[in-house]
Amino acid sequence: MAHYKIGELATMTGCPVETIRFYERKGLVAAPVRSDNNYRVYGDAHAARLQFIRHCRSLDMTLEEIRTLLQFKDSPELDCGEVNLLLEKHIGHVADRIAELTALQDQLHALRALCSVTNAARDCGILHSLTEAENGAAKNLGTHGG
Amino acid sequence: MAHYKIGELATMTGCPVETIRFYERKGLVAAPVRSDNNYRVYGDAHAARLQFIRHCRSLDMTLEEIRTLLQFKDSPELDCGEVNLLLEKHIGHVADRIAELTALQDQLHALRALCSVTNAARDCGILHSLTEAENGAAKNLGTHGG
DNA sequence: TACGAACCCTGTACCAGGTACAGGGTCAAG
DNA sequence: CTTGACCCTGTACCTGGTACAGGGTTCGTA
Repeated sequence: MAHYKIGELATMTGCPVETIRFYERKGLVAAPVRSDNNYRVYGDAHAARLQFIRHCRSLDMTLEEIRTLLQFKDSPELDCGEVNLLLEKHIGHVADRIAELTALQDQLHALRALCSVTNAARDCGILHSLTEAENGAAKNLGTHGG
Repeated sequence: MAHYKIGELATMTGCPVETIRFYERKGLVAAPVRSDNNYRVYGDAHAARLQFIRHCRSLDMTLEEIRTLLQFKDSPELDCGEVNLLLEKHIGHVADRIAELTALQDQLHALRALCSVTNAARDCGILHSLTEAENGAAKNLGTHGG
């Protein structure tokens, strides 16, 4: 049976050693057995689980979301409906964030247009707009409450 | 001359009291004078500066970026070229993040398509894909190194 | 056998950008 | 004269790690 030290697991999965220990502290990865010298000893199951976590992270899921998914992996008889729900929610989060950032991008482009030449800071349209935000000069940049 | 207590400033600017004190600790807002009872006393200049910071934050700038912008506001004789540069960079960050999230969104949509019905978790296409990521089942979901 | 490099261990502090207390002091109204 | 709303400081907590310090162990090699 394959057994790896933490550094080997790190190389295999592309996940830093400290991060593996971090996941263990967080309870995402079970504490592995220890060898005589107190080194952590991992098997292929650990490698697979870590890959799973890293893949989920690469999809920007939170550790809480991943924890939920892992519960389903650990209980294959459960109904996976909640998995779909979780994914839906996560897709929603991402879509929301994209919408936010796109609106932001528009505002930043508008802001940039205000000072394309080099001035003294006192005359910089960008700084003025950021300063006068609520008073009219940059109303067209969007209202964010206030 | 107008003078406000921290709670009044918070109400005026929509910025929580704790956050105002936090900005003071971080050196973004100068420590205001204190009244006899040791309460912070703010004027309109503080309100304006705080608005500026909040507006920049609403544009997702980091406190470091904002610190730089504030230096230009504090030195109106400086050349504002760096302001433009900073804004360009920030626009770049936002564009990068949008691109990342959009790629992510594609992957999540592909993932969702794998399990639209309710199964036992053992048969869930989503969990399988997340598990087999590196081994072929979800190669089309994108490679992220490994 | 000894030495150094490379690995492993635990524990802790640090990063952004706040938030949330605990444990006090102050002030105005009823 | 008490109640409640506000203010103060200081510290811990959040996410998702990263980066040490200060040890122990193992491996290669001379």
